[in-house]
Amino acid sequence: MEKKSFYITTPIYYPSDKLHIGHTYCTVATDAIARYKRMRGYDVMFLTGTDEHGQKIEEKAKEAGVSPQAFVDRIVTGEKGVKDLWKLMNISNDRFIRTTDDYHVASIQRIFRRMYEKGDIYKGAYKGKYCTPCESFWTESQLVDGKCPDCGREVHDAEEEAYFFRLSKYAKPVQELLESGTFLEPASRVNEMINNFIKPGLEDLCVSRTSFSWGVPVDFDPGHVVYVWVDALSNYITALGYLNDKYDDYARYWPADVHIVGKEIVRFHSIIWPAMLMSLGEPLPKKVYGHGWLVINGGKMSKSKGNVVDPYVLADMFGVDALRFFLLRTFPFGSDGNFSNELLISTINTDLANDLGNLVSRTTAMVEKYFGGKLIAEREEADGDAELIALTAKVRAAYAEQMDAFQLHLALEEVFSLIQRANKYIDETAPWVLARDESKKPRLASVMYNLLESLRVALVLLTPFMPETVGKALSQIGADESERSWDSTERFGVLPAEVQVHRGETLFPRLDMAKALAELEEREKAANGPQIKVEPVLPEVSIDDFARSDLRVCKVLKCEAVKKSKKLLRFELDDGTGTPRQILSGIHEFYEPEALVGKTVVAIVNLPPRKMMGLESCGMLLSAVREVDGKEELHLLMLDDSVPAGAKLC
RNA sequence: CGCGGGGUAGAGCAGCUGGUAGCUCGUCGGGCUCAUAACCCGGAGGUCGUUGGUUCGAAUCCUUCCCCCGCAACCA
Repeated sequence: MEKKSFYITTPIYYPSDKLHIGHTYCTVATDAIARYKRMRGYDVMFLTGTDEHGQKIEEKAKEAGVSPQAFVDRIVTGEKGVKDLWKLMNISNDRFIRTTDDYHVASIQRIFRRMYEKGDIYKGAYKGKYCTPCESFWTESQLVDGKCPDCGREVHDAEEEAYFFRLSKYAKPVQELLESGTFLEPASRVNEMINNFIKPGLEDLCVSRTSFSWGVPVDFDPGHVVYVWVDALSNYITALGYLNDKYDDYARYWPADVHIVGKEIVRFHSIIWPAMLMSLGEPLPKKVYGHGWLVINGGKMSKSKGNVVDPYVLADMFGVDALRFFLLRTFPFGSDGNFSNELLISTINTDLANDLGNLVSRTTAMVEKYFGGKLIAEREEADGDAELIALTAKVRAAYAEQMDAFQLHLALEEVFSLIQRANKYIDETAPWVLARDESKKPRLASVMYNLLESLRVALVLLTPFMPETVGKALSQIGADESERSWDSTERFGVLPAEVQVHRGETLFPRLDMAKALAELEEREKAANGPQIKVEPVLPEVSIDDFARSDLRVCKVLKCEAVKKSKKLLRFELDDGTGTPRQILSGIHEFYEPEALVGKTVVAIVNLPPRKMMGLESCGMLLSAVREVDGKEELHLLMLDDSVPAGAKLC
């Protein structure tokens, strides 16, 4: 029998900055669902990725002085980048799409063309407020006091040629889709969409831009790049091979079973995306699930507030599984949750250390102490047992129901009700009393076995959330591979009668709140400290290669800013030849020209002359450069003033 | 009147197809001693943001106002 497929996606994240705990939350949740579905026997495709085009990245790259591709490469594949983070968090995605991937770019051009040929994309004019110095378009609502939000200067009406998608044409079917049932969840988001966007009337959507170039070019109209919507949303199908040869899974996985998205992009996924698919004549995803946000002290997490939580620090300190668990156990998946370090620590202590970890520990300890680690086969059932066994079955069913509804926190609550009941069962049966009487050994064995079995079921249910640690715990209670499957939890009494336990390391050490908070603060400080990037050492060159560069000591005779240039300074230098040498150097952000006159500097003087801003630069001044926190730091090389002009460096 | 969410014990939340409030943490007291000073039982603590109303009866329905948060064409 062919397995039923299950296609689940996260949003593709925008790599203009390092990802934070919010992105981690979303991806971890999606991962837990994907792992659960795999456990249930589905043929799962789990996709995540990055949305790498757009003006903001183009600008950021420019600021950093690198190409947009180099910029996103660093954030996505670089050290502690997006891919590293998902590896660290043990994310089990089957595929990772980057919108800069060749196959995606090619698909987007075909998709764009297809919609154009159908008449759903047409050429029009994008009207807005334009700030000439910033070369930026703004909408009326983005303006601050009617001025450019970036520079505060006057803006004026302007328009640029652009392509539009006939979103308005699909308003009705989209509304019907939203109202028809379970397409968009939680249901509360449906009203928000209809009241906010459908009712006021859907306007056609601008889907191309000419004001920046970092994007997928419209192949039949040079100068235009595809604007975010078509590029980003389509990732869900291009990653399956839609209109490309890279993959061939479209028939197998599309339509998606669920797109997990943050609440702020629900609009795009529940309105624009279905409309696009309608235009393409493709099936619609079965569900869009808009999860809530992690907020801090009731407010949004943001760079400017300086309250962005770094998942690396938390995972390092508390462990990946503990962090995954905390995120999914504590916050209702559909609504916002208030994140705090105190809550994190207390959740780890209460649920993981005290309840779960300690239950594993006390159970295995007793089997070792009373039975030398291996249970005897004799049994003696008693009244209290049935309740625990019944609860195990009930929890398993309730868990499945909650997981299928993506109510991850409720599913975990079910599991912990079983763990708590098992702890209580120990108190009720008082094994340490039974152990004193040799004739009660069979009864004691029953108690231990029931504990191990409840624990086994609970652990299997926790596997999607904490794959690593749960594996260790299952080994401790003596469960082999076949006793860790979903199907194996259907029956109580799967472990061998003479099961062998292996008491091991403490799974979740209890944390001292005050100490942990202090250490966390320290680590956060360290992590946020200056990130100094050291340039890698270049490959070897010969002494002759080096000797071809003519480095000379020069005295600064004159130095002034170049008109109309932000960065350039014009130098007149005494290079010892008697003829002043003119060099332009882009260091105005670091030095004021007056401060440099009379200084002793070093220049390479045998470079070919080069024109900059209409002036000729004969050589280049040497500076010491490094990168701190992604920002360039520059020190012009200056020598002791006793060093004479014209001296050659060798 | 732009839209949406929320205001319930010290903290974080559930309850909201109406019947005098629950959960977790914390706190106080007790039990147990297998276990990661963990586990089990019990107590204290709330006029359910505010005003008026519907009803035999409202945290739960309608209304007034106040406060917090988010969204308002690319921050999960």
